[in-house]
Amino acid sequence: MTEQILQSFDVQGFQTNLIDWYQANKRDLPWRHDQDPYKVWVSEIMLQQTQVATVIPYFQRFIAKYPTLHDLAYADQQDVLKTWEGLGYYSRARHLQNAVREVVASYDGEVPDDPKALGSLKGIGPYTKGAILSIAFNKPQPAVDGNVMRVLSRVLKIEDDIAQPKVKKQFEHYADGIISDKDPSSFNQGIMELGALVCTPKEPMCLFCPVQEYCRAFQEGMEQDLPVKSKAKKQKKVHYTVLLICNDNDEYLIEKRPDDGLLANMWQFPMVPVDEIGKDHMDNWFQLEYGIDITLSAKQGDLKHVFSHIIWQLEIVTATTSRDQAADKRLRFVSRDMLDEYPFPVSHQKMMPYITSR
DNA sequence: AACCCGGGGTC
DNA sequence: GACCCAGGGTT
Repeated sequence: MTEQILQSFDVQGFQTNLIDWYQANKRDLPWRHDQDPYKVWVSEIMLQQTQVATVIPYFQRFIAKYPTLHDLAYADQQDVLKTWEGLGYYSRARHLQNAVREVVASYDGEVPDDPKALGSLKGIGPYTKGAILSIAFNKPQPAVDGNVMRVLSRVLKIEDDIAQPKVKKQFEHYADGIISDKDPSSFNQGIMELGALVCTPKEPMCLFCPVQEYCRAFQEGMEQDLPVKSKAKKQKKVHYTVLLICNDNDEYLIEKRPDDGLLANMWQFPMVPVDEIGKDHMDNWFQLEYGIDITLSAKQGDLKHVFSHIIWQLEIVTATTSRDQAADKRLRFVSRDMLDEYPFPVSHQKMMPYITSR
């Protein structure tokens, strides 16, 4: 069945038009200045689920701080998370450093160009594997991301739901069938660039498309109806009271989150799950959980933070304590100035305006 | 295959 | 506020 789809498709013509268009129109992006496999790798991890415009400043700061694979391997994880702060999906940073250390330990510091070895590294899935192999090593491996699925669903008129895992595998098969052997790097980057600049989700600019003549969706006037994609389900709401607890030294209590799950190893102000606790017992519950006596002060406001699967409804409350030490290693009293040294998720960066000197 | 992981943008 | 974008890991 898949053979049918590529039958009578002019692979040669498509490749030529796409690659020529890419060479003439590619954006000057920081990770395109050389083919250093390490930099290609970092950029592809950052670009997962993240827009190019968002990634650019992060990539530049990251490479300035960790210019080589070894610099990253020997860095402190907290510093790496701090550099990643605000970019989201922090497991990407932890997996990347884990994988880089593996490359130093097992591959003499050289990024492997073998698909099996590369794909076994933490954080490198089918897409990133193909992207690194094609862009850094010029190997004809498919790299199918959302852009590529959108372009191919239109060009080849594929009406399957791209949200399904098995459908993504089908696209990898098609991509494998049409990728250029001569210039796989430009082909893969070209098809993604096309998806980003021309074959956009809404209102694609078909009149400027270099492969319009090969596009089956365009021929049938249905480019706006593809790809087919089922919708994600709604997020659950969770209520917390966030405590901004200040001691006599004008230090605030922060805690390091667990080393797995949501926002792993990031820091935050203590959060009380009010739905379970109830507001009345908050100070009691806090003493039990944290071993610290507090006096609740005043409500400062409400914040909402939206994740892909959760919505945090946050009530910000100030409190005081006479303590300046905590028994738990994940708890710390920190001065205002020192807060900047810790990696906080964006949700808790929103608290900073409520941090004031006494 | 279903679910868990952030953050940003547009309208 | 509703909607859209988008890979990898784990179970």
